Amino acid sequence: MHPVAASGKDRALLRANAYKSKYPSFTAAIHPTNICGCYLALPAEFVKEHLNQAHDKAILRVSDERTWHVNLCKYGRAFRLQRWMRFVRENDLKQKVKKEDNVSQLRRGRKIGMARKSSAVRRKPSFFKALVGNFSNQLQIPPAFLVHFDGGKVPQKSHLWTSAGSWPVNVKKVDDKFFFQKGWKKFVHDNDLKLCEFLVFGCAGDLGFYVDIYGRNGCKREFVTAERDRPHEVGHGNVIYRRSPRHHGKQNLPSVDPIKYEATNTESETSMHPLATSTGKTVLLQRNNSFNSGKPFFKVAIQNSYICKGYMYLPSNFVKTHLTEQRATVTLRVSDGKTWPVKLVFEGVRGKFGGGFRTFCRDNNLKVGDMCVFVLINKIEFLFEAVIYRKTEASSCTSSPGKSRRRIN
DNA sequence: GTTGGCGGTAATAGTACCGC
DNA sequence: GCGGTACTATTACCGCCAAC
Repeated sequence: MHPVAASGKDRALLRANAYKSKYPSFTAAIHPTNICGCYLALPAEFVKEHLNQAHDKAILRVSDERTWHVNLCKYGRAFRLQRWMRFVRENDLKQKVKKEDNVSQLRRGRKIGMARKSSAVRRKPSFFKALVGNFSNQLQIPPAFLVHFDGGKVPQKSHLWTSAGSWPVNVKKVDDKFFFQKGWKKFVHDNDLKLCEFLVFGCAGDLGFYVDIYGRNGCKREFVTAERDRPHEVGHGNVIYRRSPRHHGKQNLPSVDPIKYEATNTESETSMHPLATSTGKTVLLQRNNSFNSGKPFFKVAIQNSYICKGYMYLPSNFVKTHLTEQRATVTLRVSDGKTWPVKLVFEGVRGKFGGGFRTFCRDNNLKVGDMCVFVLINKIEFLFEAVIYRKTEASSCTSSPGKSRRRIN
């Protein structure tokens, strides 16, 4: 996608229309609404012809290979590309729009610039590789897979895609065998690939390969990019908070260091936790004010502002000690297993539950005065077990919360 | 120093309207 | 009737300030 620096709309349109791609494409003249309204209307014709309506996510890629995750939504009869303000800002579309219309080329995704996530396995053809031996320097492409390259011609430069981003990689021929070489090492490093893990490579045409990573525990790894506009991507199982490699140095994001991946069995770990199964026990523990789960926790009395404003401050000691990672999404889980993704927002040294907390309060019918215990079950996944004590139910078994400083840590 | 409250702003989601 | 644009309500985020 190339921002066009022509002197007027017509010239820009002319140049955009002259753009030839072997992939489906459309031309969009950026309108102020696209900036003010924060979305881009997609031509219905293009949507009808090329976009499966099941698609709700897309990736925009520009010529220097930076990528942006956006949403595809349908409103009434119109289709929109949403959550694209980061793309607008970082490609400086706003200023140019004010002076003269811009034209961007949007190229359709599944095969090129936009790619649905989490569907690598469905893409054919594909192959798998188990990480054994000396895999960290290079990885061989199965010879039988080479027939899937156009005319048997293997591209020398390719890309490896995960839901966390993409990595350029060179394909080198050695003794009639083809290997991922230059760039592979970085892919291994950035994704913290370990011996005996398992990769599924799905062919994505000229884009390269979509890669699904399966840990030693047999579960697929999910990635969570710690960005402001990706609120609903915390999964369960193997989750890594990671910034896309394409974001390095490009985006004005808070520093987020990759968390080392550990193949833990989350389910067994959490299911053994007393809070997960024994509400009565926790009530008793709380009554004695000697709550000791063996895992970090804090207690809080729900206040009006938590429900109205949709955020809740966390005890600073808890944040300092246990939440060293900045700006992440946490998962709040209640005893029946239901979960809510909630933004963990940092304001200087303190942190608070932000986006999604209102929903959590609403769904759990939290009222002012209700007590909640948040137990940090899994530091890797930022998974909290939330145990709720209703004000009405708990009056006999919990001490009445004071007006101030109601957290007991 | 910590915490909660509040106001301002940006972004998102949804609907209404207009022109072809 | 359809597609695109304009408008609006809601939500999320940020930062300041006062109370404790």
